[in-house]
Amino acid sequence: MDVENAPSRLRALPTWLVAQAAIRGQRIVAEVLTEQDSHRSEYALLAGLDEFGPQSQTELSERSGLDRSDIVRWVDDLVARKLARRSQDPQDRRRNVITLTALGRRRLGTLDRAVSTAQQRLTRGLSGVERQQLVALLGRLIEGTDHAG
Amino acid sequence: MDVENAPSRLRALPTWLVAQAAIRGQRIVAEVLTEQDSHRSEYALLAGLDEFGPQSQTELSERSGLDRSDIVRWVDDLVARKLARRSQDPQDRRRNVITLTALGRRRLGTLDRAVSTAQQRLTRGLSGVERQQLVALLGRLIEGTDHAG
DNA sequence: CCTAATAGTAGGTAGCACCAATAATAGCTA
DNA sequence: TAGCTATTATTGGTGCTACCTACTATTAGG
Repeated sequence: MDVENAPSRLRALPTWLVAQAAIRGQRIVAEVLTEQDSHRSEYALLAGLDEFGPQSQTELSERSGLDRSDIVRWVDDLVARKLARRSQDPQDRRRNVITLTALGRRRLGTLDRAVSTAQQRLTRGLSGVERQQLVALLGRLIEGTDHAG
Repeated sequence: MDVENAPSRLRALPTWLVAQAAIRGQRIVAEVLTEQDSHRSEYALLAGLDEFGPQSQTELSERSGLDRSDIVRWVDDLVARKLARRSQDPQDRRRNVITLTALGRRRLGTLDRAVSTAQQRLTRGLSGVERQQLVALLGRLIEGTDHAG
């Protein structure tokens, strides 16, 4: 679809623009990560584990924006690939503590580069400054809708 | 999810931000349009018909960003609600010409107001100027990824 | 006239966000 | 300490959306 042909009503809507941008972003990210035999949910989990250290699946969920029930299945995958370990918390035996492995950390580096090229492709119509502006604006927009939608 | 808790890697990614913003936007729009017993695809089609006049389903598809096969079903719905008419083009009997009815035009006005409140809710963390900036930046971003994603 | 392209349509598929129910465990409080 | 409530992980879903394929009818072009 060519945006120029879209009804001006839609082109003026933040909700529509952001939806269209998301479609393109998801497609591009899926492309580059599939080449690495990976997935954006895995990248999000690895990033969370790297930044915040070993943590429970619920914490992982709150930080990644993924549902708890989906986290279970993605962690299954990470463990199967030996990118993370899952062990029971002895202090609270309900909790699993997920820990990034050395392999997982190396993997994250590889995915960082892939994800970075995806950002370039999505934002190639923008200058560096504009891209920063966009990131700032979207960050504030999301914060403003965190609670009570 | 609280964005502040998200890994900084993700918070810096246009693709991630735009995906999160889209989730919130879709949710808000769905809410206000469901109250009107409508749907964003219907709004998009009505908007396209209003701005560009009677046209084929393929044209409608190119302008709304919806798939041809989905258009069929949404037009079915519009026709059932008497918001649009579907008639065969006598010049090219393969084509259907979709025409907005008076009822459809009135309906569009109602939905305009609902959709507008949704925009306010999504962007309430931004000033008016910032919202304009965001719209401009997203418009350019989408244009830049129209072809060859 | 034959072939290729196009419009509409039917019937899917895969991925994603999200939900409900359950079992195990922890913590609170009467 | 017994009983109630909350929390964690997990299973098995659901509905929505974007997208795809195959088919028919029709048109346009060589």
